[in-house]
Amino acid sequence: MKLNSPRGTADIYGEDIKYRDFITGCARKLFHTFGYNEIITPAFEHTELFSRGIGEGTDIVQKEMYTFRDRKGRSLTLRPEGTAPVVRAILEKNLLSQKVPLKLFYIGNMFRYERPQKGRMREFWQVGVESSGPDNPLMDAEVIWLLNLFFNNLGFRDLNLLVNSMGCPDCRMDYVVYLKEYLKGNLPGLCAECRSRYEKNPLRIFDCKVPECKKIMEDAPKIGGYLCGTCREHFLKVQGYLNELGIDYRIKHNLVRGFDYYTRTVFEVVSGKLESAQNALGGGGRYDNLISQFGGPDTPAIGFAVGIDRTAMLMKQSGIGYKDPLKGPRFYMVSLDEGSYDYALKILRVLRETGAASDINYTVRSIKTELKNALRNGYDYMIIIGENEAADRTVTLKSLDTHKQSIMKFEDFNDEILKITGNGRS
RNA sequence: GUGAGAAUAGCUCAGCUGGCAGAGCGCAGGAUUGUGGAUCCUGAUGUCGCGGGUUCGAGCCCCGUUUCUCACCCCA
Repeated sequence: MKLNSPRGTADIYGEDIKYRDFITGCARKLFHTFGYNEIITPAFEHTELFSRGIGEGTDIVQKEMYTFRDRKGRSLTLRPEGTAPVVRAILEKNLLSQKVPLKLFYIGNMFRYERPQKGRMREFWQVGVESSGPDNPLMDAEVIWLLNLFFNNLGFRDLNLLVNSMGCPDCRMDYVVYLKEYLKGNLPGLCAECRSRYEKNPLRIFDCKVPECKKIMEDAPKIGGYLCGTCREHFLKVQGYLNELGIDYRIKHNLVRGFDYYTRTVFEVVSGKLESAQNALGGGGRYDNLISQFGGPDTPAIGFAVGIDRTAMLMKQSGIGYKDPLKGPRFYMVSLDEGSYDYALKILRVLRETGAASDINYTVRSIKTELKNALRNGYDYMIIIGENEAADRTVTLKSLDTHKQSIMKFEDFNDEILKITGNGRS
């Protein structure tokens, strides 16, 4: 039997873990300062939650869901996104009765059945926030601010923040009439795909990459010009607050996002540098009708999701490092002969019980080999224990950085380690 | 779901028109017995992704399949 992970999944280990811990650590810390609390929801839900929430006509629901039946015949689906599950939890646990606005964030794996390629896996990780309560444009600005600051804190400097308003269902309906009127005369110039979109969802034609379609869409009416009074005012206020916060953003009139539930403000963070076609690092928007659509109180809400995998990928590509909270001096305990292991173990005990990251050689080899080993594995100190040390109850501590080594009494070793690691009580 | 390319040692890869399975790096041991990444010597390691077919003979040709990579679609 050939063992390999299923298509589109990956094992994450080594340095990748450091990047991810850094990303999720930054998220937890920053989201906390904005007043968000973490929520963990199940990896799978009833299928209906997604088909109704995301929209029956969307690609995700049509062809990208991992749907299966359990032993009682219930249709379940591995979550393809985080918003619908959070909304479900909010309603099920009646969280809105405890606190409004309700600000939650999540970190979790998502699943979409797609052809894998760079920056797009079948299992991928997202961190996201959902804020339900007032439809105050201040909330829109705060959420966009949070997204922006998040990437800033990670160390990114040249990402593009795109913002748009899709309007409420009312003004969008009006707009689509004008858009279709414009497109009617240009139908023959559009690609086959877009001609079918014309009926189903003309807004999506803005996403088409065929040059002819792009050209036609350049002159198409923009939704910004057709927003109703309240939506226009809302969007203007959002922009005003963003300006007030000094946030560098661009209005992209053709920014249209793929889930049916989005209303009004939508936004996206993209990289012009990402060495892949998947350049969207994160995005989100307002969904004022989703909660009521699921039978909850009429509660507007807004949120975003960030792709952890893509973010880590771009960090590596851009040479952005991570901070490792576990970083500290590491010790390599080397016993030069079998007989010294008893004594070496006592020393290892001191190291580990004072909180010093340490390992021991499990195979007796030449000191030269061990030295090479220690250097290659990035240890900071080597502790050498042979017949001499075991007999004299001493410890030879060698700094691999300064090349200096010293011999001390076993009784003094504990204090010496505390001095090096700074782990002593203060 | 559509299209293109790839899969050979732990890693990166070579392998001619079909004729004994290879290199570099890494790994293990050593160069007069306990100390610096060098150098030299020696050594181990393969279901050539998997399954069929053609052939006297297949890593190489043909078919299927799985996985990976890239693009499309869509998205994070």
